[in-house]
Amino acid sequence: MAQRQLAFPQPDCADCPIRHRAVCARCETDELEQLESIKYYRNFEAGQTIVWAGDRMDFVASVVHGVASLTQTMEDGRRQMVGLLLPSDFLGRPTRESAPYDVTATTDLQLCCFRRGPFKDMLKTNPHISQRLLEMTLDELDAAREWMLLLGRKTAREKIASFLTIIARRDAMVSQTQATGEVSFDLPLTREAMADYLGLTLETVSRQMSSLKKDGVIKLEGKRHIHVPDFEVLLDETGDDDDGGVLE
Amino acid sequence: MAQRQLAFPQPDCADCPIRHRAVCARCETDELEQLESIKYYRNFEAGQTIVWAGDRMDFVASVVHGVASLTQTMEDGRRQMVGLLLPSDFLGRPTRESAPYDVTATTDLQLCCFRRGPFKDMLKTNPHISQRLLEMTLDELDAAREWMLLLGRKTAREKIASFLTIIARRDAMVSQTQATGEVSFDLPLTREAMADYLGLTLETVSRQMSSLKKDGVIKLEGKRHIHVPDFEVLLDETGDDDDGGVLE
DNA sequence: GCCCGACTTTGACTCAGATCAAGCGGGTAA
DNA sequence: TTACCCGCTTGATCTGAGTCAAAGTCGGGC
Repeated sequence: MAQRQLAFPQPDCADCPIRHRAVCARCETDELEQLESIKYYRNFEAGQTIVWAGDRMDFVASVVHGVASLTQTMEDGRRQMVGLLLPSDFLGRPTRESAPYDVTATTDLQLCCFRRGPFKDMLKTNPHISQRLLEMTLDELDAAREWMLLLGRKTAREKIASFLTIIARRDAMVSQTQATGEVSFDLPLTREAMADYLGLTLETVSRQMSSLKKDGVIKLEGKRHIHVPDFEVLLDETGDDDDGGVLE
Repeated sequence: MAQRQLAFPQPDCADCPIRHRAVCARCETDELEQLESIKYYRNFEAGQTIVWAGDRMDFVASVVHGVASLTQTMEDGRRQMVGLLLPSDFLGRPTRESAPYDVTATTDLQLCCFRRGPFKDMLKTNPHISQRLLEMTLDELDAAREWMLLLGRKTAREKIASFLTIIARRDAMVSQTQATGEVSFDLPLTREAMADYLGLTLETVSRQMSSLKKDGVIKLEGKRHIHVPDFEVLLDETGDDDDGGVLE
């Protein structure tokens, strides 16, 4: 793969795009300065592996731009994605020496890294960081449990529809809108990575995408750009409660 | 169901069986006294529902005795267990008003409950509690990710074998031993609850149990008591790395 | 402008686990 | 003692998703 120059600038915390959602969201100016002294940026190209399961990992990080995934692999090659990290998500465990999963950049990616030791020390003394990290970890646990329902009980079609709504919603969140009515977005994953996410084969992913297209639930523009004429129709295909469990 | 009297005593923190593993594990004597003032015990019989998804939940709790489960249900009745709480595990989210899952006692159960508001306040001021809670939440996230691999990629036989090793290991941990060689333990779940845990039907659970029995991997004594002549043989059936991912 | 390789789609066939349907065993209520 | 219920087992059949195989598409490099 040719070495491209990645275009991500290295922002100051003050104008960082994830300033108000990342692990540092609740930090005051002086706390940011402290963080700034142990932080550094790393860029990765789509497809690059960031760490292999079992490798030493002496940093933790926030995703600034792009998408990273956590994947488990069995001895015979079966793979299951167990984490999908979008901008502002946190990577790594302050008290752990080595990575338990493969971490891969699924798109071009920028991480804001903190050296693990100093970060761990800050956690002890800085409640703004430790409380925020707890909150984010609990959110991730909730997401993992939704994901378990998907893996254990949903049909292939429901899995695909659910995945599309997840991406659409996270996309909407970034642009400060609500996913309703007409929606379009880019898929950050190949069909194979979608299969790893959903516990399917890539052929089944492809077939179900075609089926949703045939039924007019989605339109494909290229392989990666999705247009949804009516988001509510897509929601009906997920098998979830109509409202996404928010009200009622 | 006849109202039985549950036999759990109400321990002082000082001689609580989960004193050194629960959310309060790192508290000092004076901090325990503070916790003691907002804590109360509740007992449940096997099968009782503790809260329904969507219900207001104004306490958080530690499991002292017994087993509780978190379950998600789809509109058409498909069910997936998303949490299995054994002694010392933590239940509830300090900042959340209502339960997102059904919580059920799968065996007779004792909870050590804390009123949510006061507990949340203690979290803010007491780093021993908040750090311990973070650590426990991260452990639970790891467990959820193992579970995702199981749900997404393992065969029915591997799922059963994996479940048995999980129970055997947690049992061994309580009795301060290692699960190796000859092992026996009780299943805390019905076949139906196992099916909900594993993303299978109860018929498939039953068939695979029979199959493992026929192959000499396990012996059944009654429906609930499992005897494993050689734990390593059971491990080979899980599809995981031989060593459980601990060393090597 | 064409070629190459990575990614994707589609088809034919198979099979693991679901579904539908009996029947068993042991605890308990009458 | 009998009847019943609940949790469980087993059998027969069906089907959704996996597997194996082939062909299509698109974007970047030369």
